[in-house]
Amino acid sequence: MDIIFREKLQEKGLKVTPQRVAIYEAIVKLNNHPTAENVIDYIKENHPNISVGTVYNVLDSLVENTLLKKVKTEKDIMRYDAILSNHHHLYCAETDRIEDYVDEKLNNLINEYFEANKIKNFKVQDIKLQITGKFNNNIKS
Amino acid sequence: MDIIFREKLQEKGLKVTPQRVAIYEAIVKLNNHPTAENVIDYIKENHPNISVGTVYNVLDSLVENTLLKKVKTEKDIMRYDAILSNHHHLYCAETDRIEDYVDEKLNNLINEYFEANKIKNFKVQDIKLQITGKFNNNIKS
DNA sequence: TACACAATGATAATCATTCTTATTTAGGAA
DNA sequence: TTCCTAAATAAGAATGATTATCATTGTGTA
Ligand SMILES: [Mn+2]
Ligand SMILES: [Mn+2]
Ligand SMILES: [Zn+2]
Ligand SMILES: [Zn+2]
Repeated sequence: MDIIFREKLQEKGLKVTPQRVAIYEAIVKLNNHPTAENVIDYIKENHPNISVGTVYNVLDSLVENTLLKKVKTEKDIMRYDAILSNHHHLYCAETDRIEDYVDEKLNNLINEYFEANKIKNFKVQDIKLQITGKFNNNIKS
Repeated sequence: MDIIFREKLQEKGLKVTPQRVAIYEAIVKLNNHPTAENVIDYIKENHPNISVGTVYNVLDSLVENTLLKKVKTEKDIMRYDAILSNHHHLYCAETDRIEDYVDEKLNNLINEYFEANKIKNFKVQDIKLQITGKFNNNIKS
């Protein structure tokens, strides 16, 4: 499971620390784009002495090394995503609810489009759709 | 020019104040997705007594009334956009540079796609592409 | 096992944003 | 035009997510 994560840390030249492992596991387990605070709350049970600054530092360095991604919302709080495969987000500004939107056909459509229509003076690294609107239910699909 | 803006304020039931006009004009003139601080700095010259809280309040209420839009970036600072027509953004995370990306053909493609492929349990209000990458020059096109 | 340096914990500082409250003002009514 | 009142603003304090500082600890390596 997280043997892979440990290996990735080593590849990137980052030391394997219990904090890094715990934080990464928290993001994976929490699963719905948690905030730093969500991570801290979750980790505190098994890891009561973790420091707030450490959580922010670890999150930053994992993003920096592409082991996590940032997820931006309307709110003044950053959220994080352990799913690195190309996917998009459904977002409701009223409730700040986020759900993943995976659609390989759409990804292909967009990739083909930009293959045929290059953007001048810009090298694309990542294209992500922010789909804003309203959910019709309260149940996580 | 901003006669239209004054009319829009009235339509929405918002009073036409010098602050609101100045802030809106600043966003339009600054033109590249300014922050609240950019707006304050710009306005201070002609309007030295404007209050920081007022700028945030006005920006919020203009967004609320769809006279402006928020633009999210990797950074912990909100930016604002006076261009309401459907367009996307080229964004470089390293330099925090943003440029508009207008592409009607792409908009049609995406609209058609979601027309044919409805998202279950979600009513789409807005779809925006966040195109992350690197600019090849320093000149504003 | 020892060492060097990266990482962490504790805590203070930062700073974009929000809140509070007294004062001012836009705009409708008289 | 003048009055009135709710809405808006100015000033400054407070908030809270994030960042910085620095002494201590721990990982990976020799
Ligand atoms: Mn912030
Ligand atoms: Mn904040
Ligand atoms: Zn996601
Ligand atoms: Zn724009």
